[in-house]
Amino acid sequence: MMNDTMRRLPDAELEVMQAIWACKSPVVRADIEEILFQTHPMAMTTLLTLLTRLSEKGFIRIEKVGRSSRYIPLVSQEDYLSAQSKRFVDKLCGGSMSTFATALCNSGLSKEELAELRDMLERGTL
Amino acid sequence: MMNDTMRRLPDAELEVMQAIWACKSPVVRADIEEILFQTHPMAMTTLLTLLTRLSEKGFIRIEKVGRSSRYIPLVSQEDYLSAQSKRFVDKLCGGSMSTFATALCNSGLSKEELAELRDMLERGTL
DNA sequence: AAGTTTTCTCTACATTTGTAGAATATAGTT
DNA sequence: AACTATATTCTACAAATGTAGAGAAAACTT
Repeated sequence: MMNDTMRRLPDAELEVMQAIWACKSPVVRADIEEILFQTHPMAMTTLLTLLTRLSEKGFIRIEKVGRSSRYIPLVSQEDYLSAQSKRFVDKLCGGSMSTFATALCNSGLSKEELAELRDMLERGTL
Repeated sequence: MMNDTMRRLPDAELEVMQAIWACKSPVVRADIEEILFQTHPMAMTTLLTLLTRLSEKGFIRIEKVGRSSRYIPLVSQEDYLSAQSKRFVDKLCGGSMSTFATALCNSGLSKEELAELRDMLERGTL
């Protein structure tokens, strides 16, 4: 699944990508703005810069339709999150499940949330 | 536990920090080099720059003893990993345990590793 | 004490990231 | 066709990051 070659996006680009993922593809700038600006206001040109960078990195494709553009995700949220999860376990926890588990238990997530996670892992691994 | 205010370290600084965590405090440069250079060779001055930056960020304290220095971690690996775990769930998974669980199940971690994680979460949440 | 070695600090520089104004192009209007 | 509104691309710049040479300070040698 090419997890190894998927680079980690910088924070600003990730937020744009998340807004794109939250929409039905193909996405137009207005859709992205609506979601993104609630949490992270920025100049329109800033957003366009970030979109250009995302396309340079292969995360989206930009399709021109007259004066405006459509933005099509080329990397799914699922694939990105899977790759980053692996990265977290490998790079931060040194591949150790017990280190990872300890970190999660002390992360401030509630007992309910951790139990939920555990149950879903159970279902996913059967 | 002040998770929110703990910044994420850039990759190079994190690798140095991990080498420090892997040693008994207080740590000297030679200890760090021995661990770090196996995986990430760099000039000695590069390492020293990274150590200075880590101290500016409050991750370590540098104690001078004549011509050499001792490096004392001020942030434990446990605290750092906990904070980053929380950050991962919140920022990347939008706080959703099911999103997180799905990501883990598709991350390329083996069934055995996932089962191990599940068991340790069980123990940790009891 | 002068020279040599070791260890650190200062300075430097390319790349990446976060941000946005200026310039350009396209479409709608009159 | 000229004017205006709008969306995009170009250019720009500060801050952060990855990397390392040049210079300074401390200790060891003789």
